[in-house]
Amino acid sequence: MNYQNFFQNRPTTEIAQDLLGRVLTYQDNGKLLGGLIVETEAYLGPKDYAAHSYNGRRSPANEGLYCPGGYLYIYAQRQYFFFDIATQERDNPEGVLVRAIEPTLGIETMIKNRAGKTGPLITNGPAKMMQAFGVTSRKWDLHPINQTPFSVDLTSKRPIKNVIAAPRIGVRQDDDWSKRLLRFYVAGNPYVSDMKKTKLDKNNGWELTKNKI
DNA sequence: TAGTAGATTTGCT
DNA sequence: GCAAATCTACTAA
Repeated sequence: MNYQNFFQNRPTTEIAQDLLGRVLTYQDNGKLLGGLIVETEAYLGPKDYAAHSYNGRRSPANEGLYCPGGYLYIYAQRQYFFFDIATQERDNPEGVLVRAIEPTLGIETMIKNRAGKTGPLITNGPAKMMQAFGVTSRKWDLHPINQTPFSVDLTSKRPIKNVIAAPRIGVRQDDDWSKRLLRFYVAGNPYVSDMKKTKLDKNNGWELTKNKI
């Protein structure tokens, strides 16, 4: 399995769900930062009203979506950044947004990058995750992921008890597309954005297994 | 816990 | 100029 196979030849919604429970890492000056992906969103090209590529919109700002599967699409909004991975073949502008991870590597460094914030506040949102990694530019936009400090473990995956499909967050809520269930997350995991304390799962939503990743 | 307001950058119209 | 795939702080109950 390589990145191109993983991010092509199947529906983007399936890819988004398959990313849950995998490890996303970022190499920063010899330190390895990262964690388990717990929340993703799918954006489905020209017909998706909430996608940047809606109606075939194309510009230097969203060129990343038009790249082949496995390329990065880094988007800046206000002072924040988003981390997307393009899916499908070139010129088919679909992609997956990684919204949240459960930190497992380099936690101390990520806390520093987040100005001392701890627990779920480190990475329970797209911009927070990028801050925790220390990413403050679009430097890796349009690059294949294997040529960047980012990497996703495609060989193993932590079993999840329940995956929830829900409407996407932060998009206009005035049309049918905004209500479609294109956001996927690990049920009960505290690092999922906007997760309620009362709905937390004892084991963070992971299947109980002998071998921890 | 839910709801609201303000911050502040990028790129398109 | 304006809107945007957000975050934080503050308020009330």
